Amino acid sequence: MSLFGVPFVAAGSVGTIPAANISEREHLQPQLAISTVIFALRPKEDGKLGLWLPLVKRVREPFLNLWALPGGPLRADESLEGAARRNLQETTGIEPAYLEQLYAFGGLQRAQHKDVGAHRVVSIVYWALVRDSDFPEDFEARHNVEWHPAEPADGCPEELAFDHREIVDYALWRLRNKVEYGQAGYHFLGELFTLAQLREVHEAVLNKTLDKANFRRDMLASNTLEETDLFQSGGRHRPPKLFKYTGPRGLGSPSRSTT
Amino acid sequence: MSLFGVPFVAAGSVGTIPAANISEREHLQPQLAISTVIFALRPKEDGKLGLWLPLVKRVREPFLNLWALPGGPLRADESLEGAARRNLQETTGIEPAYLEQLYAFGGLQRAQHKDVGAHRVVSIVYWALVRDSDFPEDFEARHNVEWHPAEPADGCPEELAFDHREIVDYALWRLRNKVEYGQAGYHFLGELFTLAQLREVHEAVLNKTLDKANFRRDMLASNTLEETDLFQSGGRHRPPKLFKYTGPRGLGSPSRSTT
DNA sequence: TTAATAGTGTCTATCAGACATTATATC
DNA sequence: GATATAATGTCTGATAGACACTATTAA
Repeated sequence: MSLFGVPFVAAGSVGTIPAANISEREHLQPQLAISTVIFALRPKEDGKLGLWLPLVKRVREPFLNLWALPGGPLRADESLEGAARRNLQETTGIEPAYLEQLYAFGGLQRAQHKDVGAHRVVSIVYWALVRDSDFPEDFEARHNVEWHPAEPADGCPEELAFDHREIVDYALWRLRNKVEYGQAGYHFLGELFTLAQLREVHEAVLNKTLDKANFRRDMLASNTLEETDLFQSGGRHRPPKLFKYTGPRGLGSPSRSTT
Repeated sequence: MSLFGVPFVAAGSVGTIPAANISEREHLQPQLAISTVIFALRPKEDGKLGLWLPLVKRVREPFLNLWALPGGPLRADESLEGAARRNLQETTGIEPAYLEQLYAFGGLQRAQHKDVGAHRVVSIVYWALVRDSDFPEDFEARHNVEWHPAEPADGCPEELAFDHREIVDYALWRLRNKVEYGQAGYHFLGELFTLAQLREVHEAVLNKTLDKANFRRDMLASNTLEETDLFQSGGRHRPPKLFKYTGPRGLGSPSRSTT
């Protein structure tokens, strides 16, 4: 129940029900938890970049030993996004540059399991896009936290705890939409990047190859990139120019203070 | 606190905190409420169609006498969408044909008011698109429920209770996006409609005039409409053909069972 | 010089906005 | 026939996919 001295649980099952309340569980308000789908780009088996996510192994019933999204209860003194950030920090050490609300899941069937009674939990799910610099030094050493491909086709376990498979699929759909409309890809990159790097990100997320020349033309026409006078050297070829992203950042969500 | 025999509250303030828990309020999980932004098309002052929403007058502090979104607490035995539907039925009598989750609002500041202490509530907000047939016979006779233009520019009260003004603005933004991409307009119409009627809906939502011929061309090319062999007679002009919507309906949300 | 990738130019099919024209109903 | 709106046709500029071509670096 405790990892690195900090209590955590996977989304869909909060840790403790106050003893005084167990007998009246049916009449209580549902428990409220926050969890996060974290997307990162890493090389797949075939060497190409693909989408991966860190998952947490369940250490208690229900769904013991299955993989789950990192998550935990919302505290009284923190915002929804604040809870997502704190929980990510505690369970995975990640401090994402990009974090946005995905959806609130609260169906009656979602936490049911064959041999454990239903346990009503409403999860407000966030999604994050992270790059290597968002990870702590000791990430790979953490127990019960492991990388998994985002799609079963690439070797992700078919079965995740609770309804987390469906949540990840929905997050993938949202991610692809955002990238297609040019509002998300750069979050996987550092401040400076080449157009080839940005294209590789888009190709990995959309899972298809894009025309080099057309991609360049469209990105430059979008007015969201700014040319720098820096070049990336080191390759055995003409050094590419480095660009910055200058477009809008948080578009598509309500303001910070109310969420 | 009770309207038509059924207890209800406006989103952002649930009715009762169990007595045993008041002293430990700070340590409790935040209260969970559901509320709904209901959009309907009605003639504006200038005669043109515009967006309106039914609001509920606050009958208690905080925000006494201000207008608020209909809403109430989530019960233990109902889904999020189920709670939204029940609450709409109880407060306004409306049974919307279209209902979708909008966003979860849970910032710490959102319920604060000058002379009342903060009262932490997380609201999961739904939005509905309704037409005349979704309304009960007695709608206009209801106390404390009134129509308001969705935009302050059209005469909506500037100040709504809690953070509901911001919520409505976000719902408007989402609605315009959905209509622009052709996935929502038909929810304001009955099963059969003319292209002119569909165009009027789009014009009202987007608040701009659209070219008749281009609109027709684009809608027919979208493969989401089916021509019938029926015509609408009665006008003093050539009778227009009636169409049905046959495109996808619930696109863009996770499946029903988990929400 | 060669390999490798950066970066440019251009052809074409498709699409969106603007607007002219024809069709068919009621009065 | 007058009027009003339905329905069709067409011109034009912008955009997206395909792909050929030139540029510049390191080895």
